[in-house]
Amino acid sequence: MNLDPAELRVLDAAKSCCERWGLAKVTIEDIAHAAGVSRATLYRMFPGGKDVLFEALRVRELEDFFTRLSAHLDGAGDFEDLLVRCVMHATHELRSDQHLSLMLASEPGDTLGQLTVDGLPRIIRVATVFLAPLVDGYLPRREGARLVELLSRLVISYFLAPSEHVDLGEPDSARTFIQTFVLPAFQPSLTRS
Amino acid sequence: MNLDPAELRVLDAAKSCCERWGLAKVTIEDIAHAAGVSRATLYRMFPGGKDVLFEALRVRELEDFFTRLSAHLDGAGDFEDLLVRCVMHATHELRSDQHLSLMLASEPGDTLGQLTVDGLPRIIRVATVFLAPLVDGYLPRREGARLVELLSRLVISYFLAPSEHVDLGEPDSARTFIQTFVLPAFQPSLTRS
DNA sequence: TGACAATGAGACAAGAAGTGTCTTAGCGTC
DNA sequence: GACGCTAAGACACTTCTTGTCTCATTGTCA
Repeated sequence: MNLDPAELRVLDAAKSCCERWGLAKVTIEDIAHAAGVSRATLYRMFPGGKDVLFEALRVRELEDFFTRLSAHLDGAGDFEDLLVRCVMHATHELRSDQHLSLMLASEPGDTLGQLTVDGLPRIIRVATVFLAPLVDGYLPRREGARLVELLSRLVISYFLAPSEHVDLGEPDSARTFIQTFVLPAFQPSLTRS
Repeated sequence: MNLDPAELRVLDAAKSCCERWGLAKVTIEDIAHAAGVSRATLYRMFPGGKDVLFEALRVRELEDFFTRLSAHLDGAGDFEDLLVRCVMHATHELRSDQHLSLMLASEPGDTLGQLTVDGLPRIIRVATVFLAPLVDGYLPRREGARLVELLSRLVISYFLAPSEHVDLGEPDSARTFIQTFVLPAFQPSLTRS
């Protein structure tokens, strides 16, 4: 996707500047300086400036997230196991994401928007692209998309506001949850167990 | 000195804003908001704005520093012991100062200026005010001032650029250093050991 | 060597943000 | 009810930031 190493440097710089000062305080100049490129070059790479740059950063972060997640799902045995691993590792990723927690602390409004209102459709879209192949063997394409969307919403919700009854980071709790609230809805559509 | 609790709140807010964003990124508005006062009140407390406020913050930090340092020097036995404790605890304070290390990382230029060029005379002045009483019993006032100045310069220099040969944070090293390079210069003026 | 693309440096205008001062209205205290 | 203190916000002013430009420099190919 992004082959240019200079572009990767700029995205890394944007990320670290963001962690250091928060989205609101970072300037294009800060990022250009941190990346060791001139402001002109940065505008050449990301025509449109700050918005486009941070949009690209969010896309990359999201794809990295699901790349790591997919890697964790490779050895899943059956459908249930796949879903349990999925929500567990997604939850763990979210909880251990340094960048995310910094952003949530310094710019709660914008960050929450990216996880719930504005950004959620894209999250679901990317999640579908990455996870659909994995559920393809078990569900028809359309049902798979519905499932991925449901899981995305649930994982994010339980991450943002932990529950007393459910901990999607715990194997037993995650399994019970999947068995109780998720599988029954998709049982009729299952093409194999 | 600063009796008004609101002023202390503002200084604390300025400090924490500074740690979070760095001196360059902080606005008066940030500080006022963090302190829970209006911008108008802040200007009333510190007429002159940002410069005066941060000047006041530096003065307070400096006085706190030497207040803590003085507390560590109370039980000193003799003159040599006093000086050894002094450089040791000053070195420890500097090394463990979270705020200082953040400032050194984010604004090396300004921070170094405050420790060396612009700020050093004040540091020496405050150091003299706080430490002169402690060396008064051993040296004439004028010699005491010379000593405090010398020690201030040395502690800061060894803090900023650690030496291979001397570690003023280590008891033995500090003692040897004091015995070798400091005491001889003031031996002739000693009014008692 | 001479085109070529990519870059850094910096000028520039437009807009946004921050600053410092001021007025006004609200609050509790005496 | 006068007093002092404050939050809120209007204000003109300055500084910073942005996005676009041009131009000189660099390294790469032919």
